[in-house]
Amino acid sequence: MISLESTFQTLDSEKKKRIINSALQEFSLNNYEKASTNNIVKNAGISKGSLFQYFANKKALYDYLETFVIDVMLEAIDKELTFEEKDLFTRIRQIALIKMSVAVKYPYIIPFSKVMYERSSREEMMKRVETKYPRIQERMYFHNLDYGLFREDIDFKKAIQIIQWTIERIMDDYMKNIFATDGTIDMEFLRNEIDGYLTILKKAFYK
Amino acid sequence: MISLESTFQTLDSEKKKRIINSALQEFSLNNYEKASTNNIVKNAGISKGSLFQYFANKKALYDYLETFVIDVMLEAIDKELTFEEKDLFTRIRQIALIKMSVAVKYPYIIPFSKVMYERSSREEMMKRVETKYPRIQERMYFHNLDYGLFREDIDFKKAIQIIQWTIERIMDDYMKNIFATDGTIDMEFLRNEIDGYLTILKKAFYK
Amino acid sequence: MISLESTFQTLDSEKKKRIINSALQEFSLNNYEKASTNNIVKNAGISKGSLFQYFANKKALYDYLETFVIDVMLEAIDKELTFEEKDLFTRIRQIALIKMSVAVKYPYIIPFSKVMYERSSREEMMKRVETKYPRIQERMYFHNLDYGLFREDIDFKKAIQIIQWTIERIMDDYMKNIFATDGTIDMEFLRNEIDGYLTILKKAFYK
Amino acid sequence: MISLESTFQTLDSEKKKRIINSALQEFSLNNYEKASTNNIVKNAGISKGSLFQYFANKKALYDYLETFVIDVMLEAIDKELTFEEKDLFTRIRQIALIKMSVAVKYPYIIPFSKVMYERSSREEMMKRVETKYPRIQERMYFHNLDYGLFREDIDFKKAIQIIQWTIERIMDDYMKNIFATDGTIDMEFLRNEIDGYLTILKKAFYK
DNA sequence: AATGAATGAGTATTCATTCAT
DNA sequence: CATGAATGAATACTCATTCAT
Repeated sequence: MISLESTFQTLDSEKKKRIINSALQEFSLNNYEKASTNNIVKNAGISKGSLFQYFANKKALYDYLETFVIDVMLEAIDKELTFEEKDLFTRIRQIALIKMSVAVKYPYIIPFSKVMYERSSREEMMKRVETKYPRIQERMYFHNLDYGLFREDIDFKKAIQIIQWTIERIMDDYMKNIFATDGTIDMEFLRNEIDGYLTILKKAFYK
Repeated sequence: MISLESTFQTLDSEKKKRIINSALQEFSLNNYEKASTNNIVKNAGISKGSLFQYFANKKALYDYLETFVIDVMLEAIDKELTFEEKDLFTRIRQIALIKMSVAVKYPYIIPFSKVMYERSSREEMMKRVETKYPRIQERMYFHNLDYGLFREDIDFKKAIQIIQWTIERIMDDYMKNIFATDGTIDMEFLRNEIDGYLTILKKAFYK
Repeated sequence: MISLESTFQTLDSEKKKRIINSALQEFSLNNYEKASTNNIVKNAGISKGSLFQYFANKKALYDYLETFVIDVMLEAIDKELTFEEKDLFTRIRQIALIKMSVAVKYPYIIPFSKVMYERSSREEMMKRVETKYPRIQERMYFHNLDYGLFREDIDFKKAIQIIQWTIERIMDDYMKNIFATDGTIDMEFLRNEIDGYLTILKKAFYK
Repeated sequence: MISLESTFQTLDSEKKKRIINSALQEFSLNNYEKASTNNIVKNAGISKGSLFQYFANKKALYDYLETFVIDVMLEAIDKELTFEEKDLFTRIRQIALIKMSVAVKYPYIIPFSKVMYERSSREEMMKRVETKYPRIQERMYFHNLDYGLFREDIDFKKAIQIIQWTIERIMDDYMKNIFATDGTIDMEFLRNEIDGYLTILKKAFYK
């Protein structure tokens, strides 16, 4: 297998998961420079030397996580999203819940994503995503969706922005809360929270 | 009230300003852990020992800045906000523009605020604000406002959240862009951007 | 005699040569502590584990090289030196040129020798040489030589030292220069350089 | 006092000497890359942080030592050398003994000099010396010396080389021996050793 | 009150050596 | 016999904080 992280990829999946989660956590709680590789190896239960055999240096580890997070998120969306719903709100709800289901396996994937979008610009990340998953944005937010349901007196591009920003904010705040209390993700609660806001926005933006 | 930073408060105001600006800058460009007290004293033109005589430690300096930033912001709002507008959208627009006008005077106050809201949770910060400026949130977003203009089928508390989140997001993204390109704040542009979204939300939420 | 590096000696000679050359180069370009076993196995095209199966540790590999280098040098001298010259200066000149001809074949043997003489003391190395090649020093510098040609008022043991030190210094400086410029050995030039100094010393020390 | 090593220069001289000797020793016994700043601070009895407050990094410390060694040596020569002796052998003997007397205060200054001449080329070092101490080489080896004492059939430039190389070799070998046995410098013995060889060379090269 | 030298635990990274496969 | 992943002590260097002056 040809890969820049070959030694890492040959590890058994449980160990890989431990390392990924430990690193996601450290890079989420601290910023890049302050994130401690010492903490990462300690929490992952591996030796100092091993980490640097898997990844040439801290930057290479961070870069791997960026790619990993994009892949894991978009592959989940690709696989689980039906693209059959014609209603934007249902579509956005589905996407949000798929993201949260990934977060159950990799709890720090959501806060890490935030950090990642802070470091690189959002535009830069979008480019990376589009290169690997062509037209994914368009497929997610436009393919087979009926925008005729929107009120004609409303700029629906701005409306979509508002809907997305609202969902992102709900999830960010929820995840921040989760880690503050060290609780587990309550999908039931989150679904209700999301539905509460989507109901309002649907009433407001649809005819 | 006897301040914990008494020695600092007795300094002549020019020196205080130098120290505050130097620290705001350092904590904005780098995050808390990475911010260097060496850089702060160098840019402020004071000695290492002095800084630690004014503030017990890095954390105390940072905490002082948090309080300072909240005070400067809320005092500007208190002074400049008329509380006579009955329309929520106009009120929120006014608040946003007051914040931006402060940012014109203290450019690093906005990026610092972001860092500050990342570190503590938003709820925690709200509590601090309320303790010092009682009922300020209520006065800003409820006092003398006519909520009868809202559609009856819409939960107006959630609606307010959506409006606030939208404005915050616009401002955050704009400021991130400003400091990435090192440009100056274009109030005209920002006002248009804000108005564009407020127009939609007003149409959507009002009868 | 049963070698401590038995496993290594059973290797086919081409592989042995690859390993020796890789190690000579690494130990010449970097000094002992800084020399990287990683580089050695990479350039030799063998695995990490293999090297430590052939040699107990880095030190054992280095010690083997010392012995190897002494053997290659002295066997060349044994084979090519006639011992028929009665004149010390001619003898010393012959020895120097034989050493340089070996260096043409194994370029890293000369810089390695220098490193080797820096680490152990010259006396220590002499002892090792004498143990394996008994009386070689005496044969090289006394056997069948006519010391009656020396002026009587001169301590000829000290005189020999001066001659040897001079030749060594010429060769050391020349090789340092060669590897600094990555040029090839110019035997013609070297021979002239050596002859220039030997001429003076001969005039000075002989009757 | 304006100096790149200002903090270091303000130290009391005993502490400076401890640090210099510790560093000279470490850089002499190990090569640059392997020389351990940990060992240097341990042997000097200072803290890790202090060393890096005195010198920006390992390289700056090493560079300081180079300059220091040149200065200390040449200033001793400048001060103690009479330049009145017309005899080259006496002159060279004086210089060697001055160097050794400096070595009594800074024992590792001689082996450090060797390392230093290995790293930079001899030509490069000569240029540095000449820039700071103009015509020092010429003054040491030519000013007020009577080369008419040399035999006319001998190239006296080569002769001087031989004399210098001989003295250097005696001193190098002696210092290597000293540090191997951790003894103190026996000036009496050294003087005899040097005189033994100078006597021969004088007989050999003079009319 | 003001200074800045001293401290030492902390940082990322390297590398000879081991050992299970 | 051959492999190369795992180890952890060692490396140079940083930096918030202390404290004698």
